[in-house]
Amino acid sequence: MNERENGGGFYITTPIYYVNDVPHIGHAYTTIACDALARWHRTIGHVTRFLTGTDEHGQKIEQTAQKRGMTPIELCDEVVVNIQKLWPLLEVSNDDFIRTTEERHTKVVQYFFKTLLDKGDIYKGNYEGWYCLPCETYFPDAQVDERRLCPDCGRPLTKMSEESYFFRLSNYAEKLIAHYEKHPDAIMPQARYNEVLSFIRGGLQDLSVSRTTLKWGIPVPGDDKHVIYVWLDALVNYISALGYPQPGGLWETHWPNARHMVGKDIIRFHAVIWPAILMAMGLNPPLRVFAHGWWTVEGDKMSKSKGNVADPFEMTELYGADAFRYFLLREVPFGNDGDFSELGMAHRINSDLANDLGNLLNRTLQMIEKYRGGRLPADDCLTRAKETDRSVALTASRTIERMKAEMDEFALDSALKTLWALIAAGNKYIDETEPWKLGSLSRDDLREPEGRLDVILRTLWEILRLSAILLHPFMPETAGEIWAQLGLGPDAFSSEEALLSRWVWGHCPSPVSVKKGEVLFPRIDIPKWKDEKAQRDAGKRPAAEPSAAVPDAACGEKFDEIGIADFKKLEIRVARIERAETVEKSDKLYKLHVDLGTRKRVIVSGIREQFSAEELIGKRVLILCNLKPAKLRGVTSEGMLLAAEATEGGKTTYSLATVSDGFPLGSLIS
RNA sequence: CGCGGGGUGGAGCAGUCCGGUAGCUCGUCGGGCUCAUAACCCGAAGGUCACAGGUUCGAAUCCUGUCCCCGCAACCA
Repeated sequence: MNERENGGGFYITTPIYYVNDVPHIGHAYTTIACDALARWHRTIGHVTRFLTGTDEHGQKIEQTAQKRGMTPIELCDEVVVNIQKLWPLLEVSNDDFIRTTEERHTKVVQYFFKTLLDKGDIYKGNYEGWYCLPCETYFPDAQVDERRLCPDCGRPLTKMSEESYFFRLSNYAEKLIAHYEKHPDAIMPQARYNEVLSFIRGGLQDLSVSRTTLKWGIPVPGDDKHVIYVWLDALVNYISALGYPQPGGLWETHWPNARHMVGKDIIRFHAVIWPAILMAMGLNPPLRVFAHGWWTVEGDKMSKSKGNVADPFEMTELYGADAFRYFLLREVPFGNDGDFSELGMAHRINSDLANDLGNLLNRTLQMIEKYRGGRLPADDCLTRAKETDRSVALTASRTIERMKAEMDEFALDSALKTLWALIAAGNKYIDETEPWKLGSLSRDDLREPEGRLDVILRTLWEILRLSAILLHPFMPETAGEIWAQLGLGPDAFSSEEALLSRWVWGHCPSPVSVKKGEVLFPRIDIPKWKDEKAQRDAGKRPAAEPSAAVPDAACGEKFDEIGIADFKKLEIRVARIERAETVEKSDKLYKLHVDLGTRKRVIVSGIREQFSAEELIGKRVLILCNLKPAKLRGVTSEGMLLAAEATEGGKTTYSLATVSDGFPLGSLIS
């Protein structure tokens, strides 16, 4: 434990999600992980606060809003719901939800800015870079080669300089290094710590924190030409949501306990820039920044264009929030990358949730009902516990201690493994003690010495009661259901407060009657499941095509309607491929020599993975001729080869746009 | 020679830093049990630890080289 930790308080944050994104498995993962941690700390009696929210400024929002004919804030108000409605479905117990467009945030960002400006940690300077006018984008020196062409469009760049405010990040390198050397657990996992430290040791440059090209953002106080750039805006949410800098605000008690959960892509912002800003403000850096890994989906990298983004809404509907939460947190060592596969989830539901956990509850309650009329044996029977019974009780208390240690390390997967070892011990205990043999005897039969069956049933019930408490942070609904079936009031779970810290083996208000209910997790019939999944997938594909504009609109990729005049601008002609050469040092490029009848041209095309040279030669294909020439891997391409592109099961295939053999070369498409 | 990760029983992984009986989960097979969701418990089979050299009494682990896979970057006019 860290000495800066303040009385066991626990403040955890997710990143604020970009409001324009459609929520995917990655958002769900980060948030569920934080939720499990928050619930855990409430359960062990810590003063806990859990924050999530949305990042709502920036160019993308501005552009999308413009396209859709709305103001940026109207767009934000509309799409923030996509994210906000997911959290209740996933049983996320955040205490607050902050939007960077809220006044309680914007005024704090301005306060930060002004304070740092007054202190001299922010100064006005010039931001230099290579600018592409048509693309309206800056490129740093590193991305521009000696030809000085735009990496995006290939047109010439101009050196431009824009007035900008800068944060003196360079002043904080030494302080950051000193801080991290003193607190090696402030960045986790270890590999990220090393990465960040070597990055800082490489030297830090001052950071541009304002833009004049952007309108949709928080204005720089006293200089309306400038808008505060993303990082100084977004990062501040973690403390603006706590009412900083109002005296007596939540920040006074919670800020010293701040932990940030982030994806590995934004570790630098959280472990370098943010702590430096905080230091400049005279505030302490976060206690810990934890970078978790990425998910692939069915073995493929997730991407919108591949259409393989696992949809948390769909997963929750199909399998329930708890099973989805369990799979995400259990499947992969927390901090590592992992693969999300629906079949893998189905297997885990069967083996861990149905066979181990659900079945333990079911068989235990069945025996209490059958042999004791549903009445829980009173706790005094445990005084007659024998070695086997005590040994299980010992396993239980060790489970608590181990899980505490693992949760301190954010090792969520290990904590679940540890809990499942207790569940396995429960199943084994039944087989070893063979309570059904005792159950077939009458209550006062001499062959049932000293109410042996009572001890066993009560011990099992205790294992399950403890398991419910320990499971609750991960699977809140299931834990509540177990609690209820054990005959305990559902109310005990509505307040998580200190449930574990008050827990005592064998201590419970008697008498209790168990209420065996529905099976927690019915087994999934895998062969049947496969059929159903195939049908689901088949159902998705045709539906996806006509409505493609709907999700696309959300990604800002909706096609604009054009007039026939615009189409007439395209010079698409029939050409025959004469030769296909590979382009050096490229994986995908062909240099194609094509014959347009009256003239010949060279076209570069990235289709080498799909077509062999033999397949291409002689084909009559469609070429967009009046496309501005561009250099690819040093070869000038004078047009574009047209082909249909489809992505299915993560694989992209192409079909050339061809015309029938012998059709006149050079013919115009209209 | 762009950067990085990895190749361990059928599958997915741990172990590699700090050499010393190769471990876990799932699957398979056999047995037990019948309180239970064909669940649970026990046991077994199955690995030249990518390959080749080297260091060592001893190498999955250290060194050298080779092959293969996967990310990223580059690139899809």
